[in-house]
Amino acid sequence: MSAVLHTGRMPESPDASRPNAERSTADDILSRAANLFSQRGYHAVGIRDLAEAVGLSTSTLYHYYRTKQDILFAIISRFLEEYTELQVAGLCDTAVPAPERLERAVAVHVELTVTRSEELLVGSPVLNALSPQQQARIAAMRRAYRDAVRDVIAEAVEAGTFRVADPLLTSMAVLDMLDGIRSWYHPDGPLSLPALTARYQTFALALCQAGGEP
Amino acid sequence: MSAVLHTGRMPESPDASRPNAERSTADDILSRAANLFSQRGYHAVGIRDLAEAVGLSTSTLYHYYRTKQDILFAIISRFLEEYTELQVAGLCDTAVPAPERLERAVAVHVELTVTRSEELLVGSPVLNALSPQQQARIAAMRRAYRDAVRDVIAEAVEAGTFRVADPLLTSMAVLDMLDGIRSWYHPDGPLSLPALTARYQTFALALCQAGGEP
DNA sequence: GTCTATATTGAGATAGAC
DNA sequence: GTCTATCTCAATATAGAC
Repeated sequence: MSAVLHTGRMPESPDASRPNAERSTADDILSRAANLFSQRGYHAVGIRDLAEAVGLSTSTLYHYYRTKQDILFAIISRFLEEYTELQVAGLCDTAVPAPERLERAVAVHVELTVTRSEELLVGSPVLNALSPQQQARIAAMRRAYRDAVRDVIAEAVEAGTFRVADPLLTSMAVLDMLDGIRSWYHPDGPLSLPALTARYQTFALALCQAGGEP
Repeated sequence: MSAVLHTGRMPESPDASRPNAERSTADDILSRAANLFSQRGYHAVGIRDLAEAVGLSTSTLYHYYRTKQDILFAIISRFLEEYTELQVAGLCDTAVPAPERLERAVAVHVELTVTRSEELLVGSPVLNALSPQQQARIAAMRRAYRDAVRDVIAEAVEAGTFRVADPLLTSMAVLDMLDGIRSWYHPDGPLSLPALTARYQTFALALCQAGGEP
């Protein structure tokens, strides 16, 4: 799993089979923009700042992307499409017991939160900067992920492994808890990625065995 | 408790003992600004939009607040000061058993999240728009709150009521889970405030009994 | 305290040559 | 594909009268 997740490969990379292939200029722009946006915030980064960081003129930027908004959308949707597909596939793999599927999803969520935090701009007011259509696409992907978590929980409830009053609400609580990590975790802190992952797997399972009246 | 929380009273209200007292213009500006900022986002709201919403000219706005940034800071800090004080006091009241103190704090957190969501702009990229000094003050209040939650958990662990590997990390998980509510809860949805509160009290207690190696 | 009118800056985006 | 130079407009904030 980690092998796949750590490459940071972009869907439209020129040649994914060559590890050291030159990244395209379009990808380079997205990477630098993700870096700047996550550090200073979308609105605080000007087109000139971005152009300078990439080493191009503003005109050249507009050769690749029609608007600044499109750059933001490209960053978010590229990441989220890959991520949602991966998670939903894992969560629907009925060959694995439901609780273990949830644990694996937590591991992926935590790992991507830590390793690709710059692209993980979901759930924040930055989304307001997108067009309604763009926001709708993001929301749809997010919903697909959440529903997959909800279904896995419901399945384990049916099987008698989990005890929760409301699988949907529980899926919200789990995802909100995981999303929060992004705002405070620092990789060079005292908590290693494996330790963090183990703790949050324990937390997620605890939420799914919290009980309560349906 | 609810009686206090529902008034939405501002610390510097002209006369808090008169329920129908006229609100000052300065307060009116803050309320309207909180409403607009929470709906469209801080950067998307212009000084002109705000002036129009309040029914004043932009000049008059600047008579009350030196900058747009100051308006944002006033909204956040006014709410957070009141809120932090309330929560820390409750969490430190050793006359009440620690687990019950946590439950009460969850109830307050959920209620304020729902009833005053417009002022609850914490933990979002909007804070980037504040000056470093202003951000530091917000962060200090947030930390005081988090530490109080951590201490209550640690106390219950000592007493053998809770079983958690890391009280600080657990406090983060609890608060992140609660903060997430703001992004999806709608008061006119199927879930009432008391029901929501009960569910999240159960969740919080579950996280505090999740166990794990220290 | 409130207004009209305006200064000033910085943003996103474009024209058109090479 | 990339550049230099520039357009255009909206944003925050101010001047100064009433």
